[in-house]
Amino acid sequence: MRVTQEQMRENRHRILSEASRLFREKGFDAVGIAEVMKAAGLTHGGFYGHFASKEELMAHAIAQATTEVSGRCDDPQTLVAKYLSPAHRDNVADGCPMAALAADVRHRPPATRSAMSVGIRSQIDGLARALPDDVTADRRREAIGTYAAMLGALILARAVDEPTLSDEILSETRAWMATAP
Amino acid sequence: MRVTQEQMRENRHRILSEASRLFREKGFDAVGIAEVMKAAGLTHGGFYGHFASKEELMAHAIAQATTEVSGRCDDPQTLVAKYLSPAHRDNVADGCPMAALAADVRHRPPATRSAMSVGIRSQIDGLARALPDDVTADRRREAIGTYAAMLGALILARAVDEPTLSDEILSETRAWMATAP
DNA sequence: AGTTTAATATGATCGCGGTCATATTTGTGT
DNA sequence: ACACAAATATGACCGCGATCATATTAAACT
Repeated sequence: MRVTQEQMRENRHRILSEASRLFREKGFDAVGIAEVMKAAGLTHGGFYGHFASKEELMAHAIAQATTEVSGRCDDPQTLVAKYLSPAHRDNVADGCPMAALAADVRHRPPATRSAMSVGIRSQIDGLARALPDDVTADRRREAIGTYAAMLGALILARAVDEPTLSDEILSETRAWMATAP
Repeated sequence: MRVTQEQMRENRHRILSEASRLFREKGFDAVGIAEVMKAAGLTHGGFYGHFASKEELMAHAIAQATTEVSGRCDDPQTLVAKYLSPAHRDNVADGCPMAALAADVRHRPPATRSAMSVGIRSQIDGLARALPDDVTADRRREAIGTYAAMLGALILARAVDEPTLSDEILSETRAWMATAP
């Protein structure tokens, strides 16, 4: 059945939101169109009225997740603390889209990779802008190193089976980053 | 046709080797049993004579890749340089299995996750053992932080589309790690 | 109000990949 | 040598998921 233009925009937005969450949670391959549409309260058939393909959805979902996450601004200190917290580790669906999907985009078509690339660049730029200018001579270097360490630690903490080791990776990386810069 | 027991051991080993390379290169989902067996010079049917399931193959492939990579010993200095080199970034199939697959094991059954967990723990332990004891009070902390930063930077460098940014992530992370500890 | 058209629902198609049944060939032990 | 068993080859089955064709319903416009 037909719906309002307003309704359609809302539907599209809900599709993107749910896709963004599901992709982060389960990975691109494990999530089907039907699952995304059902999560958005629709049926699978209508999907192609909104997007040309699953691949297009992946690209847009990455972009949406990135802007969504970029909105949550903090000073670098607390940003690192939140990023490397058990809460963030355990909440993949609402967490950093790069930690959840960056390793995967290697296997995706150019549009998806490009969306991720844009997101990563903007995250680095944002972090560099947020850093105080007295920490080190090169704020961009500091931003890249900090971001890499955070992302790597989160991925490792999520990959590991043993809770003790997982917690240790988070806390020790946080401590290590506090001493170094 | 039947083959020598020796031949069978070789076949199993080749299946594992090719699986390990292919999984790293393309990811678990994108590689099928048939492709692995063909790469090993066999046909898909014989697979279940060697492994009970694809999942079992994934777990063993991770273990094999980990021991294989652990054999390449260097002092920490050159290890970091090699790890964060464009050569390593561009050679995923023979590179660090954690950088290639750690983010993926979140979606795999326990046996696969466990194999990855064991690998990560051994990598951290090995790195801690290799570190000189005068760098800092806590070698384990140093090892965890260093490993997280390396892994994160490599994943980001591989995810990014723009070669300039990718190179920058590698070199700046290397420089950042040299200043910090 | 009536006609048109757009958004979604229903159902079908098609290919792919994991798994298994059966056949075939050849090493292994007597 | 012979019988047996094991490793692999061939081919089929099965379910799943992306995509598309058609139907249906209600908004949009005159």
